[in-house]
Amino acid sequence: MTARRVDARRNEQALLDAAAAAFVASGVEAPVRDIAARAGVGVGTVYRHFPTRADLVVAVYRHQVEACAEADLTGLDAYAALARWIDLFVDFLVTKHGLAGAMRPDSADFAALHTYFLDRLLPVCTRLLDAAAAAGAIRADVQAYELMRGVGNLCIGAEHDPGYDARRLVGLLVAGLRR
Amino acid sequence: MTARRVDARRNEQALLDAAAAAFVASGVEAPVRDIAARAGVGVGTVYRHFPTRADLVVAVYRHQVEACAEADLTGLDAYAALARWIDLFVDFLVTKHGLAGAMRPDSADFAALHTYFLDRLLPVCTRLLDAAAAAGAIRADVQAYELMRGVGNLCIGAEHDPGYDARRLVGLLVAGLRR
DNA sequence: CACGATACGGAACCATGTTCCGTTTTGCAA
DNA sequence: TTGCAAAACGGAACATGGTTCCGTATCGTG
Repeated sequence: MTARRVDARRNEQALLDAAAAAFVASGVEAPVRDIAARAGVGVGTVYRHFPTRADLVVAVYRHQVEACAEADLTGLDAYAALARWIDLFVDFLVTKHGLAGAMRPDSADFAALHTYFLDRLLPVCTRLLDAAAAAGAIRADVQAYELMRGVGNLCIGAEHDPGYDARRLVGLLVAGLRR
Repeated sequence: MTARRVDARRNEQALLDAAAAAFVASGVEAPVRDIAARAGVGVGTVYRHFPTRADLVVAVYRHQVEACAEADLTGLDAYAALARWIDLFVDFLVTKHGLAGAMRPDSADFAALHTYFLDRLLPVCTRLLDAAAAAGAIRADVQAYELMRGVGNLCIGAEHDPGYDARRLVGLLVAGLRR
């Protein structure tokens, strides 16, 4: 169990940086080869550090997902907290080219992404949703999973389309939740 | 301008049938090679009849899209007509594996699909939406394009996922439209 | 029946994710 | 300092999927 070699650590960081840049430039669907080239490494190195493209995506956005999971919602009533949290989630998805699209579960590739997001954020959403339901602010028959999937789906293709405002539609959906 | 050869006509029909079967079996993402094999023709023949995979998809579902565009909504008030029409649209999308996913505009491949759906259905939706807005049943600041995109997105990945009910979420969205 | 137009089949091409393995680099230890 | 085994690397090669190309087969008219 020796420490990792310095070149390995260096390359992993270079890959994270390169991937982040590539995702901004070309969306999360940026080819692995492009990312490897940006980082100045071979594709084999990418796969040694991140077994799958999805794992790389997860690694790049992990801290932002954490931030979303740990958002400060103090001082808000149950409904406002839910609405605010969903806003944060939507902002996150909409600003990452194609992330929402990659998160849908029917794309076999990105299963890891889908899983990670759900593992990390579902408990948070469940708590907020239950609290709002308990407060009588919203109907009680909607599950957090369903809501998150719906919100995620609404964010698909929100960039590059002036005629489509994901935030507004999510607002409509959340409004539909009210009792 | 001679008539088309009989083999050409026969193959086109065989392709439509094969594609329909393949889409039911494996979703709209069924490989072109599979469809060609089912139809007993070579891939070249597929592309001669349908320049692109998306064109084949459009051809297969064209009559169902027509049916949706010409749905009988007589005897319903403005809001009910809108709700009913959206139900029909959702039913259509949800029953076709992956169709909703393929319809999203950020997938360069299926641009033709996206375009066709919009060309054919947007006018219908616009009329229903305007009528409902004029009747004061719903808010007046939502565009048909936005609504259709939202509904389409909500239908993505609705199959194979017992925990996700697209119809219900669309219902929530439409409820959020009410004034 | 001949022949030109039409249509066909499928090998070949390009792009992408992923795997494999011979080569290089690193770091511990003698 | 130097030797060497483990760790890591690079990129060719494989799998899959859309699409193109062109030599060949078929149709239908004269």
